[in-house]
Amino acid sequence: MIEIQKTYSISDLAKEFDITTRSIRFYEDQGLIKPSRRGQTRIYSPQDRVRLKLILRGKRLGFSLAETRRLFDLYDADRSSAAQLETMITLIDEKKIHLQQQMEDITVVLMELSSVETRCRSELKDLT
Amino acid sequence: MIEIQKTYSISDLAKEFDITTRSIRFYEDQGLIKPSRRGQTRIYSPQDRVRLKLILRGKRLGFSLAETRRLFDLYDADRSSAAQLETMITLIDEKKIHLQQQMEDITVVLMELSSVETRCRSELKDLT
DNA sequence: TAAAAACTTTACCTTAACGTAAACTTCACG
DNA sequence: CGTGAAGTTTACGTTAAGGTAAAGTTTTTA
Repeated sequence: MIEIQKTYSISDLAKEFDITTRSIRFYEDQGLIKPSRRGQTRIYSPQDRVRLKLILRGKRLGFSLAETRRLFDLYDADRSSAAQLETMITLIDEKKIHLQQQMEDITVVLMELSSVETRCRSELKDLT
Repeated sequence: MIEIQKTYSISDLAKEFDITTRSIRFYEDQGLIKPSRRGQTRIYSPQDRVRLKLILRGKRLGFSLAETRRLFDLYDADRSSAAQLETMITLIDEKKIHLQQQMEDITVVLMELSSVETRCRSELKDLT
């Protein structure tokens, strides 16, 4: 059985994720994606596409590209030495703490926004 | 009964929140805080302090200063016209949707990190 | 096969959010 | 009373994350 790997052009991905090709090339520049080439032309694999998705998710969470790269490197890392593994666990814990803080912040802000919204709606009703 | 309002110097706040005085002055420049003055010297009220706290929370959530300012303006806004109130509700809803998306992202990433961490710990155990 | 469409590199430009330095004023205190 | 700490303004520098433009190649497609 022959496996056929779907591929994407740079503008396929740009369209799909609604970003510019410039951004995609920039992410490559920063070492976040490494598409293969046919001649000079970049060819993106499904794996590359997943990476891109992860980059964008990271951005939504306020990660810098450098941080996201850090996480990718962690993920790809050499998992043979105990030292490496321990560094990795430490970094993961740091990230987790940060994200939990963010969750709390979001919860609070969401409640506050809802409360302001409720007041707005009631004032709006009183205005009629 | 006489109310005594506690005040803070710029470096009080800088120390408390572990930021530079430069940042605090910059936030003022961008219209996010408006401390009073004694001569040239800035005097911060408890309300100013709260604002600063909110700015920093916004930053943790990935808000730009401009966005945070937007939210402050919303909050302080003239609440007399129906149009104003409707704009406000719309903006609040947008923010809420954005934050909910962020919550989902965080939940997913936290689970993924935990899973990687578990694998790390088990590999670490096998190494001994 | 000619022209349009998509791709490439190189290089300079832009914005946000401060950092840093200079030059000056104003207090607190030993 | 001078001196050091903390405050001020002004202004230029820096970094991240792209935008934009030029100039060239390759690939489609009418």
